[in-house]
Amino acid sequence: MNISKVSKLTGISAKTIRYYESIDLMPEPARADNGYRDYCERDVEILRFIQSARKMGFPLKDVGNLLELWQDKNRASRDVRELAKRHIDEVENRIKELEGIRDTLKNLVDCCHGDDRPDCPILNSFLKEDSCGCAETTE
Amino acid sequence: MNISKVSKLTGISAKTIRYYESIDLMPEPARADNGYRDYCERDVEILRFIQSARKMGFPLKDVGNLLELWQDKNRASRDVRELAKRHIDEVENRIKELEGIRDTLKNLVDCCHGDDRPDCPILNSFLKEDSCGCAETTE
DNA sequence: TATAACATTACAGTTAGATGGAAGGTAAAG
DNA sequence: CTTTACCTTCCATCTAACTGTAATGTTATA
Repeated sequence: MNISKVSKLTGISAKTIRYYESIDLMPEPARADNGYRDYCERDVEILRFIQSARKMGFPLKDVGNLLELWQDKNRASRDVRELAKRHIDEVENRIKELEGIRDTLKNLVDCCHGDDRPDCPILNSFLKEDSCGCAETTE
Repeated sequence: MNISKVSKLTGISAKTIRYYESIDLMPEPARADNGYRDYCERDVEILRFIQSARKMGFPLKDVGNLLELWQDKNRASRDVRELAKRHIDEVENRIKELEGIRDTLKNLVDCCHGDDRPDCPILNSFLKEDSCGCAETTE
């Protein structure tokens, strides 16, 4: 199976597949007589694994750890669970941050008259320490 | 006011303040006789503005637009409002993505026995299209 | 047989937002 | 007067995860 086939199967670009190999995330695949990379089912499986982990927001560094754990037959699932739990914590912290930003911005947008007048509460708020131009934050 | 003073006032590093100037986000400040940057209150205000916008998650490109709008006395607040609303949409999309990831990971962690046994539902799930190792997704 | 569509490597560039460090000038404290 | 702590510019480096490009070789199609 050459690289474009694998690329189509997984949706990962050939460039990126070679990149994963170059950073030792992917094992080196077999080579055909012409020197072309010759992937097997297992390789595709590994790429799908990487893809899933990436979709879950794991950075490549963590994906590497997960791959090692996956390929280590004696791995403790506890390790994977801990890695996942740490990642959940990070995701939740990020969600909270973004929710705070969203709420503040919504307040600001609600307070902004949104017409042709030059005075804008959103911009005014940026001059204040608390970054909110409204008299009260209602939520 | 020299750069370290401004840095202390705003919490933005001198390096970063110079960087903002280098990318034309900050106007060039006055210079003292010795060639040192000599900031005025207005400059500090601009830096605080940048800082607030950054804290709200606006990328520097957008911060530049907001600064222009702020300094344009004839600006329409509508423009700012639209910029903020677009940003809210982006933030909300990102929150939804992260919530999806969090929910899937939580399901996986709940299904993972988390002991020393090598079989791990989290890793197994990465081999599947839908990235969830549980029989049912309950939420 | 020409030509397009693949493959290879190696190296450079991208984005965003800074940060580090060298080489040198200035200022304030002891 | 020396040492330390500033300041300046300029250029390089960092993170993360790719992407682009050039030069070159191979394979499939018209």
